[in-house]
Parts: sequence; C-alpha cells; structure tokens
Amino acid sequence: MPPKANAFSRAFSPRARARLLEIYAKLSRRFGERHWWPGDNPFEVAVGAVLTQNAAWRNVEKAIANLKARGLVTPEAIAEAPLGELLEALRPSGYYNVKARRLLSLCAFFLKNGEGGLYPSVLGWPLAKLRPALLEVPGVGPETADCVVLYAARQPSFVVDAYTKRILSRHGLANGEESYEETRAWFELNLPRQTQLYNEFHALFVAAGHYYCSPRKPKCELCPLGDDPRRAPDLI
DNA sequence: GACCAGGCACATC
DNA sequence: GATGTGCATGGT
Repeated sequence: MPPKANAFSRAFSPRARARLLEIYAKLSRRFGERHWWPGDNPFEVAVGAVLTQNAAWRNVEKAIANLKARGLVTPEAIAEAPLGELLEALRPSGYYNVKARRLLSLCAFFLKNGEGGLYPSVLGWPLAKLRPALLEVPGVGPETADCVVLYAARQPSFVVDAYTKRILSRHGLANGEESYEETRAWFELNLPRQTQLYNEFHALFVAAGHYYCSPRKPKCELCPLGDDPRRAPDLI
C-alpha cells in the first residue's frame, strides 16, 4: 500500500522554494521585522517555549513576570525553588502543575549537561545532537524543542506551529493531515538553511496568524472575510 | 457562560 | 500508529 498522500514533496522543488520565498517577501513587506522571540536571554526564551504550550502569549508574559519578581531566572533558582512558589508564579499561563514539572525537567537537563553548571554550553551543541537531546526531555515535544533550538540556541531548525499549519491549509498549500516532521522537512528542504530566515519566517507566520479565523472560531475581529473558513486574507 | 489560545504525554484500541 | 483525553488559566 502506498504511503498516505499529502501535499508535501520529500525532495527539493524549485517551485516550492520560489513560492516560499514569495510568501516570505509578502509577509515581510506587510508586517516588517518582528524582533522575535521576546526574552532577555536564552534561558528566558526556553522558559517561554514551555509556558506557551497551548496558551495565549499574553498569559505567558504574566507568568514570566512572576518568575522574574521571585528571582526565578536561572535553572538553579527554579530547580531549588519551593514547589508552591513555582506553581503560584506559573498559574496565569494555565496547566501550571504540568508546566512546573516540564520546566523542572528542562532545568534539570540544562544543569546536568551544562559544563560547570553553565547552561549556555548546551545550547552550543551541534544541532544534530541538541535537538534529539531536547526531545528526550519530558515535556519537550517537537515544537518546543524547535523553539529552543531556533530562538535560544540560534540554530536553524524550522518551527511549525498552529498558525503555520492554519495558514498553509487555508491557502491550499497543505491538506492539514501532514505530520509535524513532514511540515518541518518541507520548509527545511526548500529554504536556504539560515537561522535568521527561519526566525523571521516563523515570526511572520505568528503575526499573520492572527488574521486567520481558526476552524472553531469562524469569526474574528482581525479577519476581514467574515465567516467563510474556506477563504483567507490576501496576505500570502 | 461558552469558547478559544503558538502542546504534550499517556492510555487504549 | 491513530485516536481520545487530561491538564487550567484569562480574554472575548
């Protein structure tokens, strides 16, 4: 039986590359430089990547502010903090029991592997070692791992999120059934392997994503197209 | 009051 | 390997 069909070729395609660069150029003109991901340092970026799981960024910002106010800004501080204090700080980002556990396991990973306790050395691991290692951390799935690799370690791993999938399928570039890895591979096969390009591209998808109604939210104030989910804003 | 938001792990079939 | 479910808050 042949593999299930999906919209993405597993090989480089000049047409796909041209289309992707066209999309990038259009979004770039429309939204400008995004200066993404927000965070004072790589560790804060990694923390944000865990906290934003299935949460609105607005609420993540509150939790990060709480962590800062309590001095919980390093893996050591979080690992040693009283659990109740950590839970209280994370509360606004939702799923706080789960996220505390995930944050602690990520901190343990940094503390175990950072030379001399210095977590930035882990972020200097080659991509081929860093990404699989992150995926082994309980609570770190593909999207969270790629956010840490791309935005904290500044290495080229393309982040596929809900906005990316929504925009691709809304414009007929995907059928919505592709796996995370298939989607990531499609971008990486067809784009120049450049950290800054991956960074901006994902950030532009996030910016544009707010203009697309979600499947179960057929009307939204930013989308100019009313309630027809088959249509999409003329952004890409 | 219902629905949604930048996932992930685990159980079950 | 596909599918369903729990996790929880704050904004609209």
